[in-house]
Amino acid sequence: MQRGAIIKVTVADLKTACSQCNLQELCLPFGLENGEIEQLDELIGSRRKVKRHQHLYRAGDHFEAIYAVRSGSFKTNVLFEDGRDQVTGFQMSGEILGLDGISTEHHTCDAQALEDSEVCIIPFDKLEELSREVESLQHQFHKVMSREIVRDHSVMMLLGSMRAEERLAAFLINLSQRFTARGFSAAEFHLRMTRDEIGSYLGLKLETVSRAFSRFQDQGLISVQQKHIKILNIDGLKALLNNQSSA
Amino acid sequence: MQRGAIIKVTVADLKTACSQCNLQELCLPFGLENGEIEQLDELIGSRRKVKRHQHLYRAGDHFEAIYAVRSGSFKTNVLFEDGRDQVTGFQMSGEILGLDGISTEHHTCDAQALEDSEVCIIPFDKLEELSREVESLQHQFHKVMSREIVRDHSVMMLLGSMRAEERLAAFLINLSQRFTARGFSAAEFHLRMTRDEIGSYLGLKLETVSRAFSRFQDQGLISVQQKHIKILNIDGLKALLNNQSSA
DNA sequence: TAACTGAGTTGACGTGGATCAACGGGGCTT
DNA sequence: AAGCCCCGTTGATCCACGTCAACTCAGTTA
Repeated sequence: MQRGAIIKVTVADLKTACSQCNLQELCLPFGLENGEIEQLDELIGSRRKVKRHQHLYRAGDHFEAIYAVRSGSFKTNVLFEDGRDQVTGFQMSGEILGLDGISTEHHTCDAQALEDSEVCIIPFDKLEELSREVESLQHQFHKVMSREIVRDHSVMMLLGSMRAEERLAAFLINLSQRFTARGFSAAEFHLRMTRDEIGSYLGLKLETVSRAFSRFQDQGLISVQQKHIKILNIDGLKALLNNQSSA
Repeated sequence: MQRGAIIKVTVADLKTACSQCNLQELCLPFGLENGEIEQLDELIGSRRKVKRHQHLYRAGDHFEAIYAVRSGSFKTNVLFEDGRDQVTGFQMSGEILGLDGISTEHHTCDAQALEDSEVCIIPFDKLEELSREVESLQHQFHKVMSREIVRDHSVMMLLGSMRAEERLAAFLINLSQRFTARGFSAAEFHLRMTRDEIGSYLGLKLETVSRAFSRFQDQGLISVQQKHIKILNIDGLKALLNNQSSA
């Protein structure tokens, strides 16, 4: 026992464990007490590296685990019979992937790495087991799922009611906020996704995305150089959201 | 104790209880065993009637419970600062409302009855408590949340990648399937929502919805008379979904 | 029964974003 | 260092859907 414990706790393990992870407050352990987080350490058996453009899972794969992004970033997209697809989200560190698979025990979308990335594997049966014991974990998990639903609703609003430039402005503001929460600059960042992927997410064609970027640049709101974005006037971007042209 | 139990079980209560409800297999009790369903009976304290156009809850309301639609139907919509809004879903009997409120402990959308309706009130703290004890309830609740996420993704696909007639066809097919699951006709039904509400949900203007209905009627796919819909050629509608005009 | 009201339909016209096409530039690979 | 390929930008044109407006119809009220 004792010996096993010693062997188990290597330097690599320490870095893996939730209790040692600097993403705690963005991720599943949020709100848990120290002892509880250590229980979580035990259920997160392993990590997995996913190279750029590789899939973490695909639609149809059997569902066994959810994943927490440890480093890098992902996109998820749903596929349609005739070949069309739709990006449903971009996930960055601390965010949870795979919740779509719970309902049918099969994943319903593809998850693909936008850059070399790493995820923590959270076996779902063990998560359910532990969350029956640890009330705060149960509650936090429910909040994570609910947050995903709320996020989806705001994407529906975006796709159903906003014009192209509003959508892009909302997208940039959202990215900026998420980078800030991770300790990166709110004003300057590197897009991990292509114009085509942004377009798919926002329900626009890539040319429209490109034109909107250029327009924002002309207006002095941002500066764009390929994937490098600098936000020059965040209030100007936010103002775009509240002024609909109609009515 | 015994006396209390007798008082509690009135005829009205029996009708309220999950164990006596004919929506079991569409609702939260799905997959539970008899004894477990009786435990669920105890946590569902009461029902609530909601008249047509009344709100079950509004954005900003404190979150305390989720709701199962017992009869009637609802719409949910998110509001935007400038007055725009977006219908995010239509819920019918057996479906669960209010999951959006878990994440922030406040509801993030309005839920409004489309007709005189009734819901079962499921206090959320009690649900979490019981689902720590009853594994199958825990699992079924997670499936319900996951199903909502999957549903939202398919709405994103619809809003982001489909043309107007595809959207409406998908909407009609979806309604038809849900009516079928409830024992109603798959081919003939009454819309509870206005053209404007359908349009908001599908990201279209009401005139576009109306024109698409008329077009479908001209093509012999359906017959429309105000809110009364008869599906004449379901395969024709389905075919509309797979043939995108481009490529 | 008449007038009113809100929902739905239809036509004429305008426009935002899609489509088609050409070109440029950065980062691989060899 | 050269060449290639993918990605992004920009212009010209098109069209699906939005906008505006007139009218009809069903249900409701006086």
